[in-house]
Amino acid sequence: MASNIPDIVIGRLPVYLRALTRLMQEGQEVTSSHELGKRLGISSAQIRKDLSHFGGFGKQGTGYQIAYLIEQLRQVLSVNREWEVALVGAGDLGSALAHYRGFGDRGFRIACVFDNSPQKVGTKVGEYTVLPTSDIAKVIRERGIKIAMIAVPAEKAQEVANVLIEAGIRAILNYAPMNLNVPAGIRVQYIDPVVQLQRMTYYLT
Amino acid sequence: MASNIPDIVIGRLPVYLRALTRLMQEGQEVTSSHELGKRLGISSAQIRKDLSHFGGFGKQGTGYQIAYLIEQLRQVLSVNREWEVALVGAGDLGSALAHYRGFGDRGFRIACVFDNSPQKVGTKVGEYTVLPTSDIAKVIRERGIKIAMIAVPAEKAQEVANVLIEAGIRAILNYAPMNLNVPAGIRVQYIDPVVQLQRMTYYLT
DNA sequence: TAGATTGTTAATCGATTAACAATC
DNA sequence: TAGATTGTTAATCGATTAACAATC
Repeated sequence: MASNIPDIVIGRLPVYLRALTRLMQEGQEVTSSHELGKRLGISSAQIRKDLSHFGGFGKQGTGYQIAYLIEQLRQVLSVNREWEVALVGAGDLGSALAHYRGFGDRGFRIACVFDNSPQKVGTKVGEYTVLPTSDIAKVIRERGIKIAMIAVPAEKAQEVANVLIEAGIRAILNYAPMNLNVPAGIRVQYIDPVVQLQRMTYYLT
Repeated sequence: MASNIPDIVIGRLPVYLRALTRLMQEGQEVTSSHELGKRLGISSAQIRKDLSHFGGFGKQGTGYQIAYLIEQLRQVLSVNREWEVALVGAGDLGSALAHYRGFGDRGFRIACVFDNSPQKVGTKVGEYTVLPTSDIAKVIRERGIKIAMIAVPAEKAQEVANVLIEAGIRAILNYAPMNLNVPAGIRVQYIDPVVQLQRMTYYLT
């Protein structure tokens, strides 16, 4: 059931969800496209348009019931469940990710941590015992894991991605500072702080 | 000299730069918009169009001299120099950032690390002695730092941003999972792994 | 020369915004 | 009722792509 909703719209939904969750934490129960837009620096028309792709979640004259809208967005994004995530790389960054408490209440749980260093395999990183990278295929297949995060050096990232995809991974969050080549149908997102910094320095002169 | 070059173009330049640097590391000296596009999953026309905003960097029939194009892009993005970056937050993530070796050769250097925890202030994180957050304004002003990374809990992020901006920071890379309210003219980029993961789960069903 | 690839123009495609009837 | 805000349509705006002359 291929949908024809623009990816750029999908990309904004998690941001809406995050802002709505924050509003709820602040004790608010109802909001409007105008208020949300002001918070996010987005036009209210865009927010209404984006949401309207998935249904009418608001009421004229009133706005949006925050709890209800959160529920609906979680459903649209399929994060009204818990996804197991495989983490490859237990260096500084991988370790920080393994300790991060912010995944749980937003739909994700790190299920296993891999590293290829003999010094690290078998040790504990947070609550996880580090597994050897040679176990990647087996573990991911057995547990049916579909999402992975790559936190290894750039030179190893493509190789790791290949193994992950072969094992059934369908979405990758890549922290290594390089582009991955993946088959059609595999989703990849990138996190590279330097890319984001360089995007800002252009304006600083 | 306000330029009218679309921000979306600026956003792609660091990605081009990263791929070109990789190509150079692989020993290649010349590339084409077609080759680069194939690597990045972008059309060759888009790459040529993007680059043409800043000048003619290639040669018909030949393509682009990689070393030269890298040099030009670094100049366009103002990363042909070293920017000092202030890091606020010395938890797991802040610590991983402080240890990260990947900033130096791409135009950035962490100059100072702040945290508000008395347990951390005065200790070493990597090569940095953690400074109290009460010193933020003073240090940033004295050293003329223009860029900061925020790696504190969401509840503290806005407050930290306010202090940073007041002290003269003009670009913020925010790792806290929340939107910041900043005055016009201040650039903000966000890194929230959960937002990126949620963007992919939409397609996994 | 023949083949390749750029830089650029014009056409196409898609996303954002403005506006407003519907209605709470 | 009067005021507010949605969902949606049509208009505008901007970005991407196709195509090709120029030229290495």
